[in-house]
Order: sequence, then C-alpha cells, then structure tokens
Amino acid sequence: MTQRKVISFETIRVACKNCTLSQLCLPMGMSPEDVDRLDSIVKRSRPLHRGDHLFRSGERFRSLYVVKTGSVKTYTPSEEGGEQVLGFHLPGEIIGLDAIDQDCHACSAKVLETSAICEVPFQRFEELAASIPSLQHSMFRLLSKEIGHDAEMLLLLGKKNAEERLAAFLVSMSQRLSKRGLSPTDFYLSMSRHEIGNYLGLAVETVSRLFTRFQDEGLVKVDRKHVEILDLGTIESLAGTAQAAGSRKHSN
Amino acid sequence: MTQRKVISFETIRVACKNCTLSQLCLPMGMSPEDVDRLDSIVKRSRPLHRGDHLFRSGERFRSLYVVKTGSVKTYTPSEEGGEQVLGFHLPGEIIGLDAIDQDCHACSAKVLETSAICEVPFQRFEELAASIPSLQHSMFRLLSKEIGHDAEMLLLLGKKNAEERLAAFLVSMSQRLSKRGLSPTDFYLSMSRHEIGNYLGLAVETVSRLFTRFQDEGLVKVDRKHVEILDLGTIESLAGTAQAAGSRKHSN
DNA sequence: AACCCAGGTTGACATGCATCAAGGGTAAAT
DNA sequence: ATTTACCCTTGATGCATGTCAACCTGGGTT
Repeated sequence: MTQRKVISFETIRVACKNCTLSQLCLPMGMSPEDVDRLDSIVKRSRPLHRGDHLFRSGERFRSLYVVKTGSVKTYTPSEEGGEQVLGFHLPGEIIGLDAIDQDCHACSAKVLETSAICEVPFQRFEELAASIPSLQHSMFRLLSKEIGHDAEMLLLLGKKNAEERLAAFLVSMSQRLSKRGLSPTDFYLSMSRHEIGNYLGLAVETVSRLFTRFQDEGLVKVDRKHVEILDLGTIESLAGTAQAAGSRKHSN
Repeated sequence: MTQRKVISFETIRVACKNCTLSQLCLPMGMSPEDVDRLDSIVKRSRPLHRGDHLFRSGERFRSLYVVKTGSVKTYTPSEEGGEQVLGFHLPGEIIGLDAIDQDCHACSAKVLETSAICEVPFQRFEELAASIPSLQHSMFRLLSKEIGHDAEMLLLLGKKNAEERLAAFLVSMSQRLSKRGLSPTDFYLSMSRHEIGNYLGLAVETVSRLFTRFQDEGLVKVDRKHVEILDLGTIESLAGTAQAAGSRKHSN
C-alpha cells in the first residue's frame, strides 16, 4: 500500500476554510462556524493515481467528490468496451451529482493523473444543508449550474461542427484553468486525444487533424499534451456560433 | 382577456394533494400538512395557449414551472433565429431548473399546445425546503434526475446515428406518457418535425424519411402528429446501442 | 542499446446525413 | 369557396467526418 511515493500529508489535510477553492466549491457565503461544520464531515484520503476509480457505474451512491488537485473523467461504460465520456473535472469541480436521484451511480469516475479528492458523504451533507440555508442554496445552484453546462454541451453536440467543438473545448479548458489562477494560454492536457474525441463526439483522427490545422493557422502550438494558445480571440470566435468560412450552419 | 374559450376553473384549481401528478412532481413522501404548505405557495394561472411563453432567455429567474396538462418546449434562441431545442416537457415535469444558478433564464420556454402550468416561486420554495427535509431531498433528486437525463442526451447526440436517435425519442415519449396512465403506443405529438429534428440534432428531412421508413418496416403507423407504435420491442432495441445493420459504430 | 507498444499523426477512401430543390397536403385566414 | 402559408414528404447531390490502414514517435522495459 505504500509502494508509491507518499505525498506530504500536509497537502491533503487542508481544511475547507483554508482551501483556495472554497469560492468555487460549496462554502459560498457561509459563516466560519458553518464552514467548520461542513469541514467536519468531509473526508480527505491519500492521493489517487492515474487509472484509479472514485466510483464505478452501478455502485451504491454514498458520497459526492470534489477535485482538489489533478483531474478526473466521468464516463458511461457501455457494453463491449465502448464508452461515452461525460466530462473532465478540474479542481473545484464536483462529481457524482447525477447519482443522487437513483441512489446509484450511472457513470464511472476515473482519475486521469495523480489527484487529491475530497469526499463528502451525502447523507450527512443533506442534514447539514437542511440546517444551513446558504449551504442548501449553494447546492441548488451547483446542481443548476451542472444542468446549464449540460445544455451547452447539448448545443455543442447538436449544432456545432468539428472545428467549433474543438475550439469550444480549448476555450473551456482555458477559462476553467484561469479561474483558479493558472495560465489561460499555456497548459497540459491530462486526457488523451481519444478521450477528447469521445467527449466531443468526434473520431480521434479528426481531433488530431484539427490540432494540426489550428497549429498551421498559428492559433495554437501543440506538443503532445502541452498546449499553448497563441490566438485566444480567434479560437473564442470559432467556438461561438462563428460562421465557419463557407459553411452556413443549418438552422433546424 | 376573455376572448378565448375559458376552460373550467375547476380543472385548474386542483390542489397539490389531489393532483394525480404528485408522485411525479415534488411532494414525494411529504406529510399531508407539508403538502398543504407547499400548496399554499403554488400559483395556478389560467391555461396558456400554443405559442405563449413561460419565460424568455435573459429574464430574471423567479419561479419554477410544473406542467400539469399539455406540453412545453425549452430552447436556447441563438442569434439570427437559429435555436437549439433543449427538451419537450410533459405533465409532471419541471421547467426552469437551469436558471437557479445564474438567477436568470438562459433558455426560453414556449407552450406547444393549450396547457395548464403550476408556478412555484423559488424563493418561497427554498424557505420551505429548508424546513421540510423530504422536500429538500425531493428537490435534490429532481435536479439530479435532470442531470442524469442530460447525460443520456449527450450519449444520444455524441454516439447514436439518426435511426437510433428517432427510436430513442419515440421510446422516451412512450415511457413518459405511459407513466401518467396514457397509452404507450398511441399518442399525438405536439411538436413539429422541425422541432423534433432540432432536438435530435437532425435535419427535418432526415426525421421525415425515418418516420416513413419505420412505417414501411411496420414498426409504426404515422399520420401527421398521430403516432401508433406497432412494434415497441424492435424500436426499443433500435434505441439502445443496437447494432444498426451494417453500421458498426465507432468505439471512440 | 534494442525493443516494445500505446498514443498520435497522416493519407486515401467511404458514407450518412445535410443541403438544395420541388411538389403536395392541410389548416387557418380572407 | 378560395387563398395563403406552413408543414411535411420525396428525390438528387455534395460534403464533413468516420473508417481503414500505414507509419511515426517517445517513454518505459528488459
């Protein structure tokens, strides 16, 4: 159990109140005492490693998970190894929300790189939420935000072409990383081309070709997982309902 | 204000406790007294008619809406009249959940046929939820369910072909209608082919051709908006990750 | 150092569905 | 009853992107 380099426990035992993610995470607008109460139910485990699962499809739902460092992908495994990637989750983002309804996980969550994850036992959380109105409100907002995000993805998959999809993906990564103080134009992708393609509803080859094309056009510089965005403005305009040259999108 | 035929007010003034939808809607597992409290904040307006809006994108968020009879579509209007249909909402289903986060509606909701709608002022609802644990739980589940449903749509749009999409649409309609006691195999669609196509990420023509093909294959009988499902089993198998003849789906 | 192998790239080709175009049926408006 | 307008259907064509195949590349292993 200890064969891997153990990362200093200090980096794990940071409480909610000191957490730099607290504004992204749940404790928005809570009193210090209430943050302590929330803190007391949150479990912090040792770091997880690439390939580890937070949970698997079909398992009983017990906890929500918050990414503290690293990244996680969620996906629905279908028969015969096929899968649909539902999302990539960066620090401050919450995983497992879709399982509350059925009390059972419909998707699996796999760690993409060494990551620290907070676990929030849901039953205790619900009790807490009932007694802390601002926590209940945060949770409603969080769930709602997820629904809004899904709606954006529906639009992406339903109406956008390959170019727009990849541009939107890059913009999303850029925005989410910069929100936590990292460079919006220089970052490493923790997921493979395969996973990106799956997520965006594209073949791996299409993703690869688009990266190459964006690079040829001077929009990005790509070296394996390392992405430098050279012209964020143009990529943003591609990601919107930008009229891709010569391709009026259907208005169905 | 009274130029249209007024539908008997009795049909509108039904309280939550008598509502046949109460098991689909919010008051799952609430005590009679608590249902009364919920009932007291719910507003029931006169019936709305085809084309009326519950709310429009950009408007301040104030209330959730529950379809009591009829049907509603939600969609994100984009520049130049293009739009993405996000969903069709049948009796018992709740609309506006995505607006909680931003406190502002990101999509519009338009009534597809004469419909009765319950309005639930959200602020008062939240106060109530904080004092009724089972109501808070119902709400968490409801939001979660919506997220789970969106994930299914992501899979549909990301991985399924046209045939599978339309089959899935028919199965979904069938299941939702039968859940409220209507025929699972004989119903009227309240939305146009255009709207179905938009929702499924397909061109109108494709939807039309598929209806024709399903009919030729003896799976359904279609006459304009009237659909009779003749072979639900086969349609269900098409809707799943059925291997459409001669088209191994990519496993990206 | 040589090997291995998963992940990535690139090219050639195939195809599902969008697009374009035209015509017919149905329901509301005059 | 006639007109109008929309919705739906059907056929012909083109294109974006999936599929197949080959090769490259870098990181890890023996």
